[in-house]
Formats: sequence, structure tokens, C-alpha cells
Amino acid sequence: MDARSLKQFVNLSDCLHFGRASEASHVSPSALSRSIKRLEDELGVDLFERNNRSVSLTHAGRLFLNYARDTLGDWDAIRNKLMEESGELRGEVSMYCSVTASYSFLFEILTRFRRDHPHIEIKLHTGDPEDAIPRVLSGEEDISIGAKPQNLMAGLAFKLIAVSPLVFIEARRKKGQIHSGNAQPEAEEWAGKPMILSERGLARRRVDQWFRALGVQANIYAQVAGNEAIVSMVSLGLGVGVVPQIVLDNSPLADTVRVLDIKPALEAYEVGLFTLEKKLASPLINALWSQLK
Amino acid sequence: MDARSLKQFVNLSDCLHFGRASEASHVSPSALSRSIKRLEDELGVDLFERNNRSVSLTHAGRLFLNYARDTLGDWDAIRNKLMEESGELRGEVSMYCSVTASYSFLFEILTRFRRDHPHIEIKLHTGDPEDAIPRVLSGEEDISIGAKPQNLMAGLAFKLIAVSPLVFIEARRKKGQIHSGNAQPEAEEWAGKPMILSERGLARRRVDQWFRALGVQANIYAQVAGNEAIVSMVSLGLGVGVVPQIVLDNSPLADTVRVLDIKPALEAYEVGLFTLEKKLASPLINALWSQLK
DNA sequence: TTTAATTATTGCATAAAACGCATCATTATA
DNA sequence: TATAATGATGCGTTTTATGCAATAATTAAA
Repeated sequence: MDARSLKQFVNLSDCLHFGRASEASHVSPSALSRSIKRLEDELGVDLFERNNRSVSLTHAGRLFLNYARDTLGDWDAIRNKLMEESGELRGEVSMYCSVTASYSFLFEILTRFRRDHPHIEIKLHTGDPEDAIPRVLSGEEDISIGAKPQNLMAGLAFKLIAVSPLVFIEARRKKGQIHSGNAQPEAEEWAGKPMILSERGLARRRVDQWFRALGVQANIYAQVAGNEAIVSMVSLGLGVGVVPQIVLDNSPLADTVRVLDIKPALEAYEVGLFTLEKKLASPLINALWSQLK
Repeated sequence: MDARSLKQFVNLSDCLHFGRASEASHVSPSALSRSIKRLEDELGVDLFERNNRSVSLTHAGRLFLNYARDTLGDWDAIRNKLMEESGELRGEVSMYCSVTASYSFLFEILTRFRRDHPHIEIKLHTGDPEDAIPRVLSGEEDISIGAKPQNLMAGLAFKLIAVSPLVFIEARRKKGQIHSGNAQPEAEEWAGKPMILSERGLARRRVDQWFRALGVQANIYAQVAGNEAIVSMVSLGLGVGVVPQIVLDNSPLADTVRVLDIKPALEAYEVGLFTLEKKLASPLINALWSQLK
């Protein structure tokens, strides 16, 4: 019995799926499978009824779940109590953000945090920015960086880091190259312009809304995963793209594209931190949270 | 945090001595030292104030001790609850006895126990029979096999396995060899007989009492550690020895010595199991305990 | 009924952790 | 000052845990 195994057990109890629970626990499915098996061997009872298609708690598993929750709570409690004693925070916080966000915001956030709390370990995971909120909601990560959605779901806390306009970009004309068409196209012209957009995500939804509001049918040339790829395609002259300004600020291709001053502007990206409100009770997470602004 | 480390921590808190606590935990002092260090690192506080000569709990250590005791209790509780569920006992029991006792009694006890409870692991440790009671009292072992002392200390439970007379032995005369002296010597003769005795232990105390009661001064030829060694020396004709009958029953030298019928006889050895009374509440220990007789 | 897809488990090689032994450093005792 | 006691530490070995790839079992689709 150790806190790690218990957490893994609770994670599996919550989602009843080895694959997902193993992600939530940041281990491979095989490691989780063995962990659970170890627990079952140690206790001498099966905790889960499982075949290759379904997982469910046994009666013993339900009893043990109560125990595990309590024990993890106690463990947190004593650790917090002793941290107060020592006046120094210590432990680990898991964090999730896109690679872009890690370039833009993370360094600044973490350098100060590391100085103030050298014994809080940050476990950073990067990936699709769209997963920022789901990962926090599922408990897979303590904190994530992402764009604030239209409406925040209950229990989710958000803290603004920066506002970055969502801008239209096109390839910067090479010297001597003739500009074909208007620099500030009218709505009607959009129907003709090939657009390069995120295949999904907040930026995409904003753009879709924008076109809908204008009553214009977009001519979508490419749907791309990742803002960097949009910049890249736009710089090749394949069409007009939409990315947050912050992406341009950190892009090596920034000077190969130019920002179009289009009205009405897209609603700006509000980039910030997400966490579960209840997690703000944790001194560790609170330390990171309240450091900002 | 795992049950093992917590138990080690509690053991050290109890005796405040790495060497002894490591024995109680059945690990080397270095392993214990590292274990405690691991805990301290994990928690970020010192649990013990220690220099090379003294160990004491810090304030944080006292807080953590409460936590550790509770957590170990909860762990025991859930394990017991789940064991009830499964109807099958599982876990481990530590046991201590002399090598002699392991030959004489252990096989019989354990074969049946293993059949009835195949998932209870017995951790057997052997050594000086005199340590049987101290080891149980200190909590170092759950159960031990040994001889019942004059008076049992409070809290200690005893269960008789066998009664074995404490007998005087001398070398069996070889065929044709002339017997020098009386087969049943009178008290006065003892003063002349060279005695081979345990250097300590219950048998030795009984023999000392016996001589004192007779008002005779023993002529001690050799003080030996271990009953087997006594049999061996006696069989070589070096003197008269005193051993429990059970030792002869299991000795390869048994037919090289003979038992003297001496009055008054020494009080018999009552060999049995020891455990702390409070430990009988544990289903595992109770299973072993109540299996007998 | 057959095929494909999903998913928990397991064999195997590797990596990490724990352990014991011997040694060291420190401190009390004689 | 010398000696004994005792907790920490370097180092080589053993044990344990992990991830990857392959497997087996089950459901859904064709």
C-alpha cells in the first residue's frame, strides 16, 4: 500500500477503464494493470470484475474505495500540516499546456515560481491545446494553460494571463510582387479567399461564428491541426489564416506573414490558467495560482 | 508512503534507536536509515533530531507519529474487513524459535497451518531460545516458541505444546567398560562430578536452584551455549549434562548418552507458544494460535 | 458468420529502487 | 587519549517496477 497505488486505484474506480485511468495516472496501461494486480494480491480479493471489454468494482472494491479515498485524504492532510510547520511548500503539481503556450508563458511563470518554491516539482505535459480544459476537469492534470471558452463550466476556475487578439494573416508580399486584390477585403470577397483554419478548437469556432454573422460562406482551403502549421501554410501563400497574435510573437515565420486589419475583429483570445476550484484549497496549487497578477 | 515505511517509522519512534528499530523491522540499520530519510525528504521536514549518540522525535515527528499509527490501524482494519469478505486469511506472521525447536515442533505445526491457510506467510527467524520471550515482548516477532518461565509477565499469552522433562545425561558406557562409581549418585557425589551446563537460560536456572536446594556446590566443567553442544560434550565423556528430553529425541548423538534417573527430578520444561495477548485479536495470529490443541 | 476494432494482460528487456556490507565520522565513556 | 557505540554513506548486487510489443478475449460491424 502506498499513495501512488491508491491514487491509481481511485482513478480506475472513477473511470472504469484501464487505458484512460492509466493516462490519468501518467503511467502505461500495463503498469496500471500490474499495480492493481499487486493490490489485489496483497489484499487477497479481487477489486474489479473485468473482462477485456468492461471493468466494474466488486463489493470488496467498493469497500476499498472508501478506504482509499480516506487514506489519500489523510495523507494530504498530514503533508499539508507538516508543510505549514516547515513554512516551505513541497510536493508536485501536474500541468498541461500546448507547446506554443509553453514557449510563450511558461518560462516566465515557472522561473519565478521555482525561485519562490524550489521544492515544488512541476510535472509538465504538453499536447493539443483543446485538451487543456478536459484534462483539468478529469483530474488528469492539476493546472492547465488554455484559452477561456465562451462560458466556463461550474467548478472550473480561470485566471487570466494575457489577452491575445485573434488575427487574420496572409503571406507578406515579396518586394516587387504585385498585390492582387484589396488589402482590406469586404465581406463578399471572403467567399473567394482560400482560408486556412484550425480543424477544431476555440479559434475555429470563433471564425465559424464570424462567417455566420456575416452571412458569408467560407472557402476553406485547409483544416490544420496546430497554429504553427497555419502560419507555415499561410507564409507559403496558400491562403488566409487565423491565429492568435501570441503565436506570431513566437513564430520564426512571423516576418513572412502580415496581419490584416479586418473589421469586425474576431473576439480576442483570453489565455489563462485553469484548475478545479476545489483544488485551490491545496496549498501547492494555490501557491502557483496566486502568484499570478 | 507505504505501510512498510510507516511501520519502520513507528518502530523507530518507539525505541529511538536505529539498531534496535532495524532489528524490530527485520532490515539492516542502513536500510532503516535510508527509509527514514526517504520519508523526511518526501515530507520536507525532519522527523527525528539525531546525532550519532541520540535519537528523538521532532515536533513534526510527533504529529506524523499520530498519523502513522492511525494509518497503520486503518490499513489493518481494511485488510481484516476484506479478509472476512473473502473468508480466507491472508498476510504474514513472524515467528521466532531456536533451531532445536524448529526441528522438534515446527514442522508439525506448520504443515497443518499451511494446509488450512495457504496464504498466510510465515516469516521464521531462529536464534537463541532465551530470546523467545523478549522478542515477542518487544514486538519484534508475533509468535515465538520457548519454555514457559517460572512466572509469565502480564500481557504475555502462553499456549502449551509439549512437556519435556529436564534430564541428566552422561556418556553411555561402551561394552566392557567398567563403570566407575554409582549409577545413581547421591547428592554428595555431585560435588565431584564435572557438570556441563548451559551458560544461561531456564535450564541453567533450574539446575542452579536444584544444587542450591541440595546444599551442594556444583563442579562445573563447562558452560556451553546450545543444548546440542552439551549432548556432544557429554557423549565425549567429559561430564554430566542437563538437557530437555526433547533435545535428545532429535539428537543424532542420542544413543551415545544415557539418561540418569536422579531424584529429585528437575522440574519439566513446558514448551509452548508465546504471543502478546493483544495480538490474539489479529485474525492471522489467532488462526495460528487456536489451531493448537 | 466473418472481419475488424477495442482493450486488458503478459513476455521480455531495460531502468530504477532498495538493500546489505563494509567503512566512515562523530560522540560519549573510561 | 583511547575505546566503544552508533548513525550515515559509498558501492556493488539483487529485487522490483516499467514500457514496449505481442497476445488473447470480447464486442461491433459487415
